[in-house]
Amino acid sequence: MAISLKDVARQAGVSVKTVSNVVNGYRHVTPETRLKVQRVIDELGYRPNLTARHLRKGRTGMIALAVPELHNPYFAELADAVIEYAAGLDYIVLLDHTGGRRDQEVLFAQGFRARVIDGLILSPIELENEDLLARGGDAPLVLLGEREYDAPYDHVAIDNVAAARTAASHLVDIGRRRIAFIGARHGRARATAHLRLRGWREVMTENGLPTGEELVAVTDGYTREDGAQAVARLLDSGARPDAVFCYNDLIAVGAMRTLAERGLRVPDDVAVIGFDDIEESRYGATTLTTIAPHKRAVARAATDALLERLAGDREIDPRRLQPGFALVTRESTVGRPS
Amino acid sequence: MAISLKDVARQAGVSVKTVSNVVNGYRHVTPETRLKVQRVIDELGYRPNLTARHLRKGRTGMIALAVPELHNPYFAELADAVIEYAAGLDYIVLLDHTGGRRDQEVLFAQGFRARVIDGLILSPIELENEDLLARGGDAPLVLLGEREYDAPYDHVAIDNVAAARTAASHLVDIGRRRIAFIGARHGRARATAHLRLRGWREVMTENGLPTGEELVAVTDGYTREDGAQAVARLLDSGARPDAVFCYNDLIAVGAMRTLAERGLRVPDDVAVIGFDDIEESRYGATTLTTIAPHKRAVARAATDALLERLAGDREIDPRRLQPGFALVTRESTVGRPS
DNA sequence: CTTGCTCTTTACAACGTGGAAAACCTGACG
DNA sequence: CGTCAGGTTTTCCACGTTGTAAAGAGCAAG
Repeated sequence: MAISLKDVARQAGVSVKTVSNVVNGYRHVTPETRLKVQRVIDELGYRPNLTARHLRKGRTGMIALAVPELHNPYFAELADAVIEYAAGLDYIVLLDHTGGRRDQEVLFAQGFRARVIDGLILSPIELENEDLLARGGDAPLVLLGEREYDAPYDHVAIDNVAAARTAASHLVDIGRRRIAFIGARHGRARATAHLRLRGWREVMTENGLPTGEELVAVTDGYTREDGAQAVARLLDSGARPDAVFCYNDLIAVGAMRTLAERGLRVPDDVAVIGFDDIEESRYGATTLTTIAPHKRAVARAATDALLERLAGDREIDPRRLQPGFALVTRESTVGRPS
Repeated sequence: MAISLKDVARQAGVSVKTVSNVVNGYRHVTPETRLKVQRVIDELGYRPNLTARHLRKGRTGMIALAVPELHNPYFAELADAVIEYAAGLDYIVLLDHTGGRRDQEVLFAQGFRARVIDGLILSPIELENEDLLARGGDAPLVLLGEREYDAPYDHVAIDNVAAARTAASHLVDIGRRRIAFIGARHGRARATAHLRLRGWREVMTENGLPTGEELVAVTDGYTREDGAQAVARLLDSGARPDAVFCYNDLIAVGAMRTLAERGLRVPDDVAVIGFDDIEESRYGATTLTTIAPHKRAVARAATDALLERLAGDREIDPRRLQPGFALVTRESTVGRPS
């Protein structure tokens, strides 16, 4: 089978521990011994058994990241960033997806999906506060985006209300008055959708603009299809928005699709704004104005927070980390420069 | 620290092995003993240490999957499918990305990126045949899509020439004559881009249509931006295609973006076809006609092949697996039904 | 009351590694 | 020439688990 320290030791005529010392760069090894052992290592192609090392050390060097859906580009791009950043810190990232289902999120948070890991980063959708309080797992957990909780865990998310205010203000600034809101419904008052809705409502109210029910379309999920259907319902119900504020870019893409089918021009007839700044938003017949969370900063904050817990600071108070965001204006609100 | 078998054994007044037997559902345990032990397990919240189990068994129950880019939706969707399918077989998938860089691909194939795994699935871009022949790793490897190799590894990919022929034929069928090809350049004759180019050329020639250099635009990569630039170059050079055959959907999306900027209508002036059937292709102002590889079948074939090797059939001849594909016609070639 | 059988439980060893501490070597010094 | 200090190498053990083999318990048959 695989070559172990024992095989190298026998071949080199030294003890197992000496080989281990060479492998780990222990100082007190004579150059001759080191050379001799190293030669055998190369010759046999020895590679340390990480499983054994992990068992011995009690650490695996792996962290798990769970997002709702990998095929949501925002999460794919975010996962990319986490993997990249963690790799620089010699951590391997085990990527998982929960489908946004509560049972899967609980399983993940408990450490039942990926079990050979030192810590967890979870981007929850349906997870409840009580799930967190009842959490049995032993590995540190960091929460990402979406919901807000009272449980004692570090939480990384942009300031959703402020970001939504920025987006809504932009629409007002370009002269829109009847601004619809399209977003995922979650009963809980502290879901992200609700935070963004609040930002929208605040700005609308401050500007004396309508926020009636007829301007709000809820969706089941966060997909292009959800966005397409929501706008269709909105238009069918007789609402005549001159702008739509979308919960995220995917919904915005779907919304623009329906607008195109209905013969409405973007942004001339209806301006559209999204959230996430996924790559897709920079292409398409009409590029999409959006709120761009600094994904690298999110990835860094979450990973750093987790690794700090791992380093032993488990007792410090849970923190609330807010990476920055930026408004990126594109054609869907300001039109194409001619 | 964490609860181990030893703790449970002490508390329950039985041997460590008996607890192990209960945990593993060993048959010959009296109901009373089982109950007693199970109670202590629940009470203490014991959970098996998988690292130790892995060390003992020599298997980790994890496989690694490396794709070029996670934020390429095709790969994200494919990864989704692999994770899903493998989970059903009680395997955890460790997801990684290589950036399409040869050094990273080699590192991955050698098992140096993810090292606590039983097997590997790699979707290579730049990897060379010699890299595979010189491969030192011990874990079984399955190759996915893209390139073709002579090395003794299972390989899963659709029939790219046939698929490309299907796509090109479709363009011919709808009456297009000057069909451009936009695709990533790879010097090697057996790169996927070359296979698709061949399919295009065959169909063109068979129909007496031009295949001159002026109709072929090479790109550095596979992104929307690459597609956008390629079409710009094509148009600037004076070519007047009435259709473009794109290496993949991302390139097609970029291509359509440039066409829109130039005031060309799709499909009226220029028809567009892609490859991959990413979700994005079903939205956008103009939906995209594409070749849809059966992603679930790809995921299944690759995972099954790998697990068969793991099960011991390491000596059987390397196989060439070809999941199916389908032409999905949408607006970018046949227009919008009125 | 022994023998032999089955069912249940146990002791032991090992997977590959690294920490702790003991053992070994060499050379300097009294 | 013995002692000690220093670096170097080794021995021993434990991490938590499970396979192997063997011991123990119970019971029916002789």
